[in-house]
Amino acid sequence: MNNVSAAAALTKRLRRTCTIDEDDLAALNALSISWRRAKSNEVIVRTGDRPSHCCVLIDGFIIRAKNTAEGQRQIIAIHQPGDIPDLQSLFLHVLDHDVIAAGDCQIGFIPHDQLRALIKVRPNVGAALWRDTLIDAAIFREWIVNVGRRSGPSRLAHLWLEIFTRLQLIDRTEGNQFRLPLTQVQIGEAIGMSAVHVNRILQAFRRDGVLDFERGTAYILDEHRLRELGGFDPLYLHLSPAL
Amino acid sequence: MNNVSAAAALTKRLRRTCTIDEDDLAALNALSISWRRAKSNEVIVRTGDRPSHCCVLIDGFIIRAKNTAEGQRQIIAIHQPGDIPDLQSLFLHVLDHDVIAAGDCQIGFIPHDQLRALIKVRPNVGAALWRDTLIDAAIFREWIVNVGRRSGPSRLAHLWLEIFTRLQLIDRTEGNQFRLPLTQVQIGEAIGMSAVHVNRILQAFRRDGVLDFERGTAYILDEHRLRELGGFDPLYLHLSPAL
DNA sequence: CGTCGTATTGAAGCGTCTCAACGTGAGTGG
DNA sequence: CCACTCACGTTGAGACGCTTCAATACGACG
Repeated sequence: MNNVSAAAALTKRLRRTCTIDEDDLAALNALSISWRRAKSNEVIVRTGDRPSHCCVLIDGFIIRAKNTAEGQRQIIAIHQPGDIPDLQSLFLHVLDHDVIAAGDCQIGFIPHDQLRALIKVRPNVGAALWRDTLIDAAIFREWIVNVGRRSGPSRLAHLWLEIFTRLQLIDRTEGNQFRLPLTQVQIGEAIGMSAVHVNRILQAFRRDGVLDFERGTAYILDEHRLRELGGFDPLYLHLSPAL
Repeated sequence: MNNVSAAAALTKRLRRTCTIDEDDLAALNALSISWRRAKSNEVIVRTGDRPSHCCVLIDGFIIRAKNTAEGQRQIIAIHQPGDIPDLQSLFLHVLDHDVIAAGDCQIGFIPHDQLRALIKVRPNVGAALWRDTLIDAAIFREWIVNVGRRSGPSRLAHLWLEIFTRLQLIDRTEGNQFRLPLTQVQIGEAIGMSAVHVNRILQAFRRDGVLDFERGTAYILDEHRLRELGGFDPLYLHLSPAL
């Protein structure tokens, strides 16, 4: 894993949303992207920070979380390889949430000024990045619906399908299972429920052969049933750039 | 209210986030923005639509909402004059939620191609618009926390302060009160609660002199207490573009 | 003056939380 | 290699916040 791979992760991601020509590619490869490993639960960027870099997730998972005044934590996003969790910091200079490694991961860092220069010279790369932040926002919207209106089981079903669908895009699923290095506490923080109740929901799903989760591996056992339960419609993921 | 006012609303909004020079201003005034009135509860753009325009809210309120498979509605945003609720449609071509008039309002429509041309010629306007969509996303994140982790009273307190704070920016508050043309049902849909419970929370707040709400007018009675209750920290609104 | 959307009230039920105890497995140091 | 620790998962019991249903009151409007 080196500079080339970090740029490659970024390039691969951009290819999903826009047409990259040779000039774009040259500009992307000219970026000096440093990278490092992060250990599980390491806080990569913190609320209040003013980062001078954006981070590209090369491998592993990153979560974003906010804390209430009472100290409760809500996970607001679960990121996968190729994502740029703090791309917003390019224009919103103070971070309003934490960016945390979920499981060990590898992260590339692109200096803001280089990214800004890239956007200036290659406007279609800028448009692709803008689009990326808009999809981010679309997922936030769906999460509001998830925690605001769905029952516990529905929330979990929906989360499972969202992550599964997004992981399939980048070829990180194995059949009906995928790695998800979270604890039941963290799953609860993502769907706005207590860990105890997450546990009971998981057991019910396990018993009924709908989904499973064990030591960082998630299983889709009955995809059709899950879709019903979660009311999952992938429209909000805006998977096809053409549409 | 005419074309000039619609462009003026947009210009005013942009001035809050970036420095507009004469060339920008000329380009903005050259936009041909049509406008119309919309009646309360009118659906302006619908899930699945592929709009060819973005709408600028000139006067009144607009809400955005999503429906679950079971037919429950969750309001995901409450927009104020100057906002561009469907700016995302510039890059995400299919709308994943409804855009609805909350109370009568006036809306300007900017054709996508004109907006795209503007962004191309005036990159700093593009950056300001991008920033706008990022603040939108920041508010979504806070709403996830609101419905995911806070109690009913906290949610309402937080919502009140968010709207109040944003309305103050555009001078649409009168002392400690502001217009909010929603029903208790809609407030419930915004904070993820039943209308019945919203009613009971409102009564408790009314009795305790914390906040009030009556026929489309909201009152902040004890701002300090509200801040405590809602755990409100305006950081996420990114009010100062410099920061 | 009737109608309809909205607000209010009461009562019953249940989904979820909290607290507290216990089990389990991986990692660590003696 | 065992004992200890610690994080995580599991279980039970009780409490409560919120929902649902249903009835009633109110107020704007044609």
